Amino acid sequence: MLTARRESLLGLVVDEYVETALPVSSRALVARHGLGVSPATVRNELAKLEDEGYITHPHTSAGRVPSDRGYRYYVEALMTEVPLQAEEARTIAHQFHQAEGSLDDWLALAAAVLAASVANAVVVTRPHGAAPRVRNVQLVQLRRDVALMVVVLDDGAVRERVLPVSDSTDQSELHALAERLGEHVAGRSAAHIRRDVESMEDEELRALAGTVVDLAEEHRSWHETFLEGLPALLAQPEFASGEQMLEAVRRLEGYEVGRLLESAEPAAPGDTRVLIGSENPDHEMHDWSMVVARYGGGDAAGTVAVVGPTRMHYERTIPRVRFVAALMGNLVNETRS
Amino acid sequence: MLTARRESLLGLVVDEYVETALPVSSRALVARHGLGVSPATVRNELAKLEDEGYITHPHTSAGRVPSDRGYRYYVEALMTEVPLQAEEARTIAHQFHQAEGSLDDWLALAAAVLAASVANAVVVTRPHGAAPRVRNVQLVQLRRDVALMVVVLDDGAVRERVLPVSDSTDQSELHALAERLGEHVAGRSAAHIRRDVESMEDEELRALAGTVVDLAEEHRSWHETFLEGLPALLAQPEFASGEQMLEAVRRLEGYEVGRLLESAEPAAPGDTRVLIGSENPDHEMHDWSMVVARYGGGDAAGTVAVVGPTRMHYERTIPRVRFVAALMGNLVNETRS
DNA sequence: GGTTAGCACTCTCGGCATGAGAGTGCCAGT
DNA sequence: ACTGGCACTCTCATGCCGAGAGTGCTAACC
Repeated sequence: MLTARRESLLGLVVDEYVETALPVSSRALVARHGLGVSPATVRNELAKLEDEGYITHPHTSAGRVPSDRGYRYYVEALMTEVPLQAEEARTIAHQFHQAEGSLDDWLALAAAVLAASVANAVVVTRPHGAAPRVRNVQLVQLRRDVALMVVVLDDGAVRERVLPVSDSTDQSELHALAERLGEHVAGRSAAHIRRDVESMEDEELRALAGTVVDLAEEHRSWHETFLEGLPALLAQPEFASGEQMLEAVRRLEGYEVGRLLESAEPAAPGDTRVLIGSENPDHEMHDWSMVVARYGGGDAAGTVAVVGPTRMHYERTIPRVRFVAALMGNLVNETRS
Repeated sequence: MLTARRESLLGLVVDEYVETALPVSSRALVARHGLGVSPATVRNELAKLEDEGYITHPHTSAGRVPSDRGYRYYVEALMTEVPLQAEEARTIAHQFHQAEGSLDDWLALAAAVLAASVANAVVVTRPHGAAPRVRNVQLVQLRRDVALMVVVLDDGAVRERVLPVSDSTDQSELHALAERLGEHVAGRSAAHIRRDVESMEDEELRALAGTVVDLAEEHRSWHETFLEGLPALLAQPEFASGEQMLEAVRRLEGYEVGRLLESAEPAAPGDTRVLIGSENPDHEMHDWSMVVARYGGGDAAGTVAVVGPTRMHYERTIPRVRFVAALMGNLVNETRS
């Protein structure tokens, strides 16, 4: 257990270091905050904190830096969340409502807005249900022998695929075909349809139903992610050198980001989870932190996460992630689905 | 006019510099390629080439580096394009056909494949017609009071929008509504529909037609771009330092990339255009080069471009861009759009 | 016992000089 | 026209030095 003084000292170290990115010295601590004691005393206390693993030392004659454990303690017991200013909340909400594009555009926008607000990278996944059902199938003729299949799923996703069709088919026939197809697939999940596919007598219909299954399963298994705020992230001093920056870009541009999030998803929507440094399951991410939240309801939920160095404004980031997740949840529930 | 020897020397300087990214010296030139002359002679020739502006000098005692003009001469008169190996062409074509996702996935894949092949960033725009017509409109009920409008345009684009609908509407009514809407909009361009909108008597129909116009115009005016290969680009030595890398990321992550391409689009599909350094209209891009090609036909064309430092493997990049553009064109014409 | 002043010690960092190395430019000779 | 030779320039790595920033420890103090 930490004494009250050590606690408050730890808090100051974290605040200071998060702000400046410079190791914080005992002198700076007493100078900047009117502690009633001398630097020497503070040094003794910091030494104790270091013994207990809450802070570290880059080298002998440098100031102190919080360790993962220190941040964890800070997040759990010390910090007081900094709520959004009315102004800020209004701006964000405004930007949200203003965007009238497709779901994809809107998600990218949401990610960008949050990224700007917390000055770190943001990853958002598209909302998806656990086992979405097919709402509607449409076949649209594009050319003589080419049609487009458009499938709408009940979590709001629209998937498309171009298909060759026999030369003589025209739009009204396609329409009828889609109608018949719909009878077999509408209201059913991919798994459900798949069971029926084999038993279909009509070969053409069977092939089409197979495509529907493909589209639905692709959608379910591959959670498309939107990444924004890369420049803001890279402007952080921890990525000042070329190699570190390249390393960071490689990590985030790779297609592993989705997997990253999966391992960290908080169970319940509305819940926000914080992963600090070595708490991260992926040990490539040991100097990174993530603040992850789910948004949306049971039948169409997604993930939104801030990704950045462990030196992060947790007290600002956490409420902002929560706010944006709530906002996204509302919009998804109200007008999207 | 350049003498034959100077020409070949310029070619060697470009080759060497593109390969190593190091200023090339007279000695290295005679050592590596069996020129029948001494370094001193080469120096004299290089001095002449420098006088005429084809190469430069970082500082007195450094080797030579091609100038924009030198690259231009190289691209126009000196280089012999390096065609793809059968192996390489097969691999790329294979990856292309293998991808069966939606158009978007496929475009991102194409960009990634090309980026990997030329080790630079690649920007691809979605194919779009000059004034696409509406092929099909569908209204799908997602919830009690929420519907999804899905519009298919004849350049193969699918756009969607979520709409509130009156509480009591059910799917069959929506279907009928879409049917009626289709009669007004099918086969027409956004501009055409817009003219009719005002004169519509039914208010609900008018609102819906307005949304169709919005979607079509958004699609037309905003050319979505896909960027891939950022890590490959940033691994180039010109971006070794942190600031330069950050600068590069800012430039490419910003939404200006699309505008960038517009100013550089070659007129005819099949045509490939090369912009070297200061030839770039945007003077922020003066140490960048772009190899730009159009793909697809008249009614649905897009742009594919390689973006990188002026020190670029033009002789490899140009045929690869052309190859990929042709491949994309074929696929767009055959099965898509 | 907690606190503090003082001080030795350590480590980083910027500046500076130095020397090696890499190139060029030019001149004089072939 | 070509070349060897040479002076000159510029970069870069290295080592050194001194200033500065911190700590850790000890001895004294309240």
